[in-house]
Amino acid sequence: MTSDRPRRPATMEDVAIRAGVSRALVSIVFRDAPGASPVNRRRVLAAAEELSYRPDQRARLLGRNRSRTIGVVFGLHHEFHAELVERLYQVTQDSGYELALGATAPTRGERQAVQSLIDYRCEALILIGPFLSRRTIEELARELPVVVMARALRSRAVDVIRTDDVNGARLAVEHLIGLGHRRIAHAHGQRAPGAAERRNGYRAAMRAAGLEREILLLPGGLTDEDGERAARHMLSRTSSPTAVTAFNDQCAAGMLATVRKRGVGVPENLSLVGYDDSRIASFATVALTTVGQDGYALAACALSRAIARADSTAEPTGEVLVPPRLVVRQTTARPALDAPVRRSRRSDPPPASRSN
Amino acid sequence: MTSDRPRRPATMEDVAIRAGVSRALVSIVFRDAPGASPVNRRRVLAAAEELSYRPDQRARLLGRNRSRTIGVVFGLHHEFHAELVERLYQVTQDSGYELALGATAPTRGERQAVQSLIDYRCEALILIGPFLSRRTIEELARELPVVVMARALRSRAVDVIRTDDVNGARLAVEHLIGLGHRRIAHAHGQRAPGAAERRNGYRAAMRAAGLEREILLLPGGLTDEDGERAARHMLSRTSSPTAVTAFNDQCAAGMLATVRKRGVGVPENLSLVGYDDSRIASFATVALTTVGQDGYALAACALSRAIARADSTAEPTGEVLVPPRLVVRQTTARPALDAPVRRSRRSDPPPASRSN
DNA sequence: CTGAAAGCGCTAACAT
DNA sequence: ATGTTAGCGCTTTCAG
Repeated sequence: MTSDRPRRPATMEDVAIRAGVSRALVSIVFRDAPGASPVNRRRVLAAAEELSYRPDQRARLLGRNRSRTIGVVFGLHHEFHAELVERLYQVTQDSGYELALGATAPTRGERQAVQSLIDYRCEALILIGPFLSRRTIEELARELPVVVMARALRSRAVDVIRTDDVNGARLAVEHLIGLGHRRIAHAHGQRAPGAAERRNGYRAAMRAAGLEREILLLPGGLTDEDGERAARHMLSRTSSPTAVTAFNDQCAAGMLATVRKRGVGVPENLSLVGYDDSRIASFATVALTTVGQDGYALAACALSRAIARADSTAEPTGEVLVPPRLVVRQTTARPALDAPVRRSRRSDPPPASRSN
Repeated sequence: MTSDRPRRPATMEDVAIRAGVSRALVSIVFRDAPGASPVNRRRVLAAAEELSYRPDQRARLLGRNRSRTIGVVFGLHHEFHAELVERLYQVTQDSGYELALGATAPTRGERQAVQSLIDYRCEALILIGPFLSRRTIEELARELPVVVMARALRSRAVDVIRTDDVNGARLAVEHLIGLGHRRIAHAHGQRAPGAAERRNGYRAAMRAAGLEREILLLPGGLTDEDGERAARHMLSRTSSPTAVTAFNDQCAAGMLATVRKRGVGVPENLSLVGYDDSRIASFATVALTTVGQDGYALAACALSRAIARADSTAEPTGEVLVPPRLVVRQTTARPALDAPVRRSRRSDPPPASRSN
């Protein structure tokens, strides 16, 4: 029969009785606080084991009047958010803190997620790529420490941890220049978080290489449809670029599919660089050269800031920029032979000669 | 100064004092239990508002000695899990229950997720596509009600809610037959959850249409690489099928990219059906015809089972199958003219004539 | 090193 | 209709 189920979970008292000690002693053992003889410690642990006792978190948190819980607000459908959440779990491991997840989705707003987390009295909030207005975030920050990830936000009230997107875009451009490209366009992300930085990085890198006259901004976006549009826009021009850096992988994938369908070989006739190193980029049929973010570093930073501020009355330290890295796959190559002649200007010239 | 931050959250007592009533009264109002005059009710609400009071969930749960929380274990990186979680949030809305999320990832096992949820004393567990062994799940089910979603599991100890994959596969096949295809292959999912059912559905549908001799199983899998392989396998055969149903969208997308790269037009020369209606299927550059699962129905079912069993000592009702639906996009069409002549056998013939 | 006792912020009888 | 009084399961002093 299944009727052995509703047996109420063992309590600390049960364990104490079984071990023949006081409740306080059990508590001490489970917090592994000092003040319990090795013998008793073992005795307690054994009793707990037999009863398969597990301390009740709610009661714990209530009792010590600190929740030691960090709330994390993330977008359920964002691949990269998932990655960050995973990393956050990792770095939270032995921090003495717990993570509480508040998911966001088209049908579930950020405020809702935030509210439920606050109702559980988490001590700090990590907001991943929030769409909340700066004002709302600052209001929130007056109630509890707030750490914003993956979104630029100029505010002294919160910590901001994000990838150095200006540099990420630069990496992409420099990689292409290193291969010998000069006509390099950027399919930008409009008003998406990070888009402005990546656009600026692109421009800066082009200028730094003396290619300001080649700067070409294509209207892109976050989705593959946006990439499609950008590709059509590009192909309709009289002179196409030989390489494109896209706002993100999705957009790049859209471009990839579109140009290939029209007979433009990638990377033979066009080099393409994405951004994010998301799953789609590593698909064998896509194999996108892209710019990856260091999820682990971002998570470690964010958590340590959150904890620091929960533990003390520390103030926000401002913005932390984590460096991106270039992931070279198979959508970038040297430009076709009929590309404009390279002026010897770059300091790191492309490989001298290769029989392929 | 930010020093107005660490102000401890208002407690029920604070509200009571401010409203000039007893704590119990406040409690009554906030549980909206009967037994408070409209006047006092308003007074309390007003006081709470001014103090921006929010009841402490932990204390609430502890006090009523029921957590009214349902734990949900899901894979952070699974698109479809995210969809289900979102739907679960929706249907939980006014159920009087809360959801607690336990995420799973390569670096965070299911047992870990389950354990943390249990430590919060949630009253039931919804496991989305768990990889836990049947034995482990049954053990778990002796501690608290367990509902398994999106995985077949023959067990009287748990509720199982999943899509009727046999029928889903059948839908795909019948769609293709309706278009006039006869040489229909299936790129199967090996040992993945659901793969056996979809394979069987494919076989059954083929047999039912008198096409048992055309049954062709291609070795596929869950990833686009698997799809690539399946496509290569297919193209290397002397006579290729005119249509393929794939285990999932990923696999279908892999096939799509591969065959197109080799000059096979989709849907002109080959029709392709995916499974899951995941995001990739709706991309404009993919536009995959696919079989969709009814996330909302699955979620509603799962939640109601979980609550029913948490509320009473109800026993598991066994398996609930939710019907899938066909989503027709642009990777399926009538077979090329050189396809084998259709025998007039199907009851629903393809559209009589179309000038295209 | 151990045990008694007072909370933590709430719920839920039970009186009034 | 309102207030009183125990808990819920744990933490944390503070005496023994």
